[in-house]
Amino acid sequence: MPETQPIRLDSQLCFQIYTANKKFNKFYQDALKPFNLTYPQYIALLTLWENAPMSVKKIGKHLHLDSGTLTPLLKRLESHGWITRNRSPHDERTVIIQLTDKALSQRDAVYDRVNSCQDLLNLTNDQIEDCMATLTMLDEHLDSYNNRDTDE
Amino acid sequence: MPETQPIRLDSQLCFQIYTANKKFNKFYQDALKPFNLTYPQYIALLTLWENAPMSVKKIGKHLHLDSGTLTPLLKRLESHGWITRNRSPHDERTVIIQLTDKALSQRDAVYDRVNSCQDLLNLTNDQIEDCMATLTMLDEHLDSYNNRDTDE
DNA sequence: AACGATTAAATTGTAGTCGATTTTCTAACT
DNA sequence: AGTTAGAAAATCGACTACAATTTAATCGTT
Repeated sequence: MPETQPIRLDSQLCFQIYTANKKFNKFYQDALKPFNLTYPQYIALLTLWENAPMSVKKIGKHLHLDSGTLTPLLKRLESHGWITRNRSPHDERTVIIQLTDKALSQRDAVYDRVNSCQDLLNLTNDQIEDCMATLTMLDEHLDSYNNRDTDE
Repeated sequence: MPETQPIRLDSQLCFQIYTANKKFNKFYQDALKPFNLTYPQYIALLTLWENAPMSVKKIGKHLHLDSGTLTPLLKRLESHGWITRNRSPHDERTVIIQLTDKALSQRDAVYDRVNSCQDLLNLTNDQIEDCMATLTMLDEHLDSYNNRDTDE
């Protein structure tokens, strides 16, 4: 009879990532307190600073989020004056997100704040790159198991 | 004048972890579908299979979760017949969580299911251990920045 | 032009997560 | 004993996240 292997929580990669994710969340929540941004709001802005204007759909592809998450999140960013939301004149189904003057003018301040906080983490570039590499590999393994995310 | 570094989302470790966490969540959600368990519910059971009976406080220390998260989660586990919740006779403030017969009898089936799904991920032990090691280091760096989690 | 299929957002419902507060109980001290 | 300080859960509010459905617009085909 094969013995069922007990599963120790602390030895599980998933739990390590689950924990790291929560800690990163808190880290950014604190770092971004001056701007009153949550981590998901921050990464939405990051994408927009690179690619705006963008449709909700396109933001979702970058962040792997669906409209159920993005619609309320973007409404919050809009109500705080970071973005505008408007239906495309060419295709009334899509909503085009644009950055406001506030978002454009505060961009560098946010970048500076995040960069300086990251410095305090005292991670070497090598450490970060090692971690990124293994996680990229892990992501691919998970993708091939998960229902194949029809991302582009 | 120093140029502000633009921040590319895909090069951010936090985003990699944020993404991996969501994918792991889906992975376990699917794997545990036969048992109708979410990932957080599963890790709560993992801890209990190791240490039950436990107080809510103690579970929270293991999982880094507070009562605001655990109380409703444990109520769900209770309503699905996995656990019981009772005030300690010695100290009426603490709630003692015990495993039901169902939880004890299904333990090995859950272990087997998770183990066999993990095999499909095709990760070598070396890869997993490398990843764990870098994440452990990362966790420590985040802890020393974050408000020092008064864990035990 | 008209019907059916597809697509983009929005909506709804369930579950997690945390900060902050509240409630209840215990412990400690005068 | 009585007051206060502290601890453990529960509660409340705000924000994510996702599955599933709905709504509205567009596209394709006849």
